[in-house]
Amino acid sequence: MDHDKKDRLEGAGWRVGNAEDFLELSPEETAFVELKLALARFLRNVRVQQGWTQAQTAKRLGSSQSRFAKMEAADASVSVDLLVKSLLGLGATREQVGEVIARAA
Amino acid sequence: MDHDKKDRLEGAGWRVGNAEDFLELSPEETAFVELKLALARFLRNVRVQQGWTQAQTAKRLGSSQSRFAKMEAADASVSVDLLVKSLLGLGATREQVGEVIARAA
DNA sequence: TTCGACTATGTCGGATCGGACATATACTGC
DNA sequence: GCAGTATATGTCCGATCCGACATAGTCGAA
Repeated sequence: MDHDKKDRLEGAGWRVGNAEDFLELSPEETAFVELKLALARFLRNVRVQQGWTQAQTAKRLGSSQSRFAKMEAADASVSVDLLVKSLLGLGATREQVGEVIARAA
Repeated sequence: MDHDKKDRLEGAGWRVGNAEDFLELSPEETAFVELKLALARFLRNVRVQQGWTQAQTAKRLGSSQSRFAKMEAADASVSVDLLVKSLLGLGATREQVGEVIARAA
């Protein structure tokens, strides 16, 4: 978010921050959700890169469109296990998964 | 395993290989178990490095000695979620977790 | 605007996971 | 040997997860 928008929102009575501030997460909880978000974004990248729909990709993985949508949304009902297994199932390597976890915003 | 021992075993009718060969895992299944094993080893390293027992460490994490033993053993009943949460709970960073996943044998 | 393709969200039943307890095994000093 | 400490293994049941279905929302083309 740019400073202009942030200032406008805060001027209007909003507080602008991240999930940690808003939900008062502990540092390790924050790290965990960031890790999940990074994997979810990577999963979407992989799919879009290949020009696939959620339904196609889900079928490939033996899952459903709705669950795959939740994976990409890093829904609370989605485990890191599922994200990692899905990425590996789509051809990502262990090295790539690790890199994404280590370095993604 | 050294070649001598391998030869002796194979001479006696054993096949010597890795989990992938023995259980006939697919490449992504193999990558997944290796990833879990890497996290489990790292968890043990962190604990031993601090000079803690399993019981002490488990208590810190709000878990039990028996479950922590299974974490370190990468037991089938242990999820990657639990391993990652435990590592973060013991002070490991997201970057370290990613590195371990990407680079550990 | 209506249609069609794609994505998002809510829910449910069966499957898996996790803390806890009991118990077994391993190792060390006596 | 035995006792004490640490780790490993088996099991149970409540909690969470996952595929599936239904349905709602989004977007672009005709």
